[in-house]
Amino acid sequence: MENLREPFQIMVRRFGLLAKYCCSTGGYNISLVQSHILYEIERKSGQSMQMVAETLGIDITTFSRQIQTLVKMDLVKKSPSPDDGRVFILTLTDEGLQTAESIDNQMNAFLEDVFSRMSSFEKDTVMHSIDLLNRSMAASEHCCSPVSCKKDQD
Amino acid sequence: MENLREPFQIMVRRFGLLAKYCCSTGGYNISLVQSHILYEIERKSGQSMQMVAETLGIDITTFSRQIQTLVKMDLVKKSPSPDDGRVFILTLTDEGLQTAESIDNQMNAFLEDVFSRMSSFEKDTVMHSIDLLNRSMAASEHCCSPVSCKKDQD
DNA sequence: ATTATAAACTTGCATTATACAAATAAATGG
DNA sequence: CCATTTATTTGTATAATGCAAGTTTATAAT
Repeated sequence: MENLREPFQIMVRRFGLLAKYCCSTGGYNISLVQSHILYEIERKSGQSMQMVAETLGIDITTFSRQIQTLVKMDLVKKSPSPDDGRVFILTLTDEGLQTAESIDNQMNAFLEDVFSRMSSFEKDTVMHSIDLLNRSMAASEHCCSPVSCKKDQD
Repeated sequence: MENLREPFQIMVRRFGLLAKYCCSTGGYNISLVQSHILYEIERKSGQSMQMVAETLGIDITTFSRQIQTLVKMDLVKKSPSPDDGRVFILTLTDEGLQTAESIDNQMNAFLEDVFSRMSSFEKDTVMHSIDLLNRSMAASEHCCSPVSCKKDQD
């Protein structure tokens, strides 16, 4: 079997370290998982607890407590769903949005710096490749999550 | 600022979920960080504690304890360096190597499955892109690690 | 040599994260 | 209306984290 993993592993590691670094920058102090939660809520507002937890592969009980913390920090708002009395809908507060956007900006600034070392053709190739990968990963059965494989690409 | 982050974030998340899943498969039960440690020791055997911890962005005290655990599990061997009485050299035991390889195989099998959904031209393009990214990330100053930026590509 | 400083690693300790089991509460299906 | 399922929370035990302070060895300065 070919060793495809290595370059991925290194890249993912670098990206992860950057994300970790970005969390503890600029006044706020957020853990990496918390930033992942903020990111996902920003990306798609109004999801239920379950949905976000599952998307991120976080155990629902751990997630419940993480959300409690984020609500106390006034970064996340948790409102009962009008449709179903059991579910809670997650959105970002203004401060949460600000925090998420600030992290986003740092990540994007880093990526711009990375891409500034490439020709615009190379950049296009890379972005296209990431896109290709995401599509193929979404299509793969033993894709990712412990819940076997959520094929949502939304 | 352009939103470059999103596709990366999604891809990195998928890869992370897969890695997590691979850890708790096949009899052994390894945490995600432990598998990262095994991976890095396998990738480059004979590094010092400091080196591995720094590469992975793990606090050295946490790392020290993780290694203690892995030594107890008989997956990692920790030997005093002949050159410097302060440092310890990390290698994998046979069982550690087996475990690391098993995880590696699963990861590679997954990647093969992902790539099987592409033409061989697309696959080449993607692998080339990851390589490009890694080079550019390594060249970027505010690259990753808390220790600012280790530019080792080895 | 001797002392001071630094580097590699470990331990103490307090905090936080994790996940299983069990609980609550609301929905849905006979 | 009762049984079952679903969404979320809480109890509890374990593991992970990271700062401060410690030990030991190396290196530099006198």
